[in-house]
Amino acid sequence: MENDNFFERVYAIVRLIPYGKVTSYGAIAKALGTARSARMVGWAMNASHHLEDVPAHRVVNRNGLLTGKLHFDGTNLMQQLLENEGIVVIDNQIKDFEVVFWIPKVEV
DNA sequence: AAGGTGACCGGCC
DNA sequence: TGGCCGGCCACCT
Repeated sequence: MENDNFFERVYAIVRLIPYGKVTSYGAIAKALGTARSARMVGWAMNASHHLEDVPAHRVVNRNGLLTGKLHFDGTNLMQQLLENEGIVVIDNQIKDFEVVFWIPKVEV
């Protein structure tokens, strides 16, 4: 169950997200080679909810909006986690998203 | 086995 | 300017 190839693939990328940085589902999807399946990334996140090594709060949509925030325990838990890392979040949206945006490096 | 779903993305109206 | 639609791929019932 937790050894699924695809999911593990996503987890690996998300776990690589450095502190104080965020990324988008599409970026991860591209890193996986499945750019068109950004939804799968979100799905993997849903399954990764039981994992502690997967900072899903660092993953937002391409808008820099905390779309998945509703999936966290608290109402604004995701935002607090991001702010805790020095990321400024205004109205569920990351400020200077492009600045804190981290692109997953994948060797081709 | 088939159908439905989804924490998205991009385009079109 | 904002909302709606389709596509896409893997997981779940």
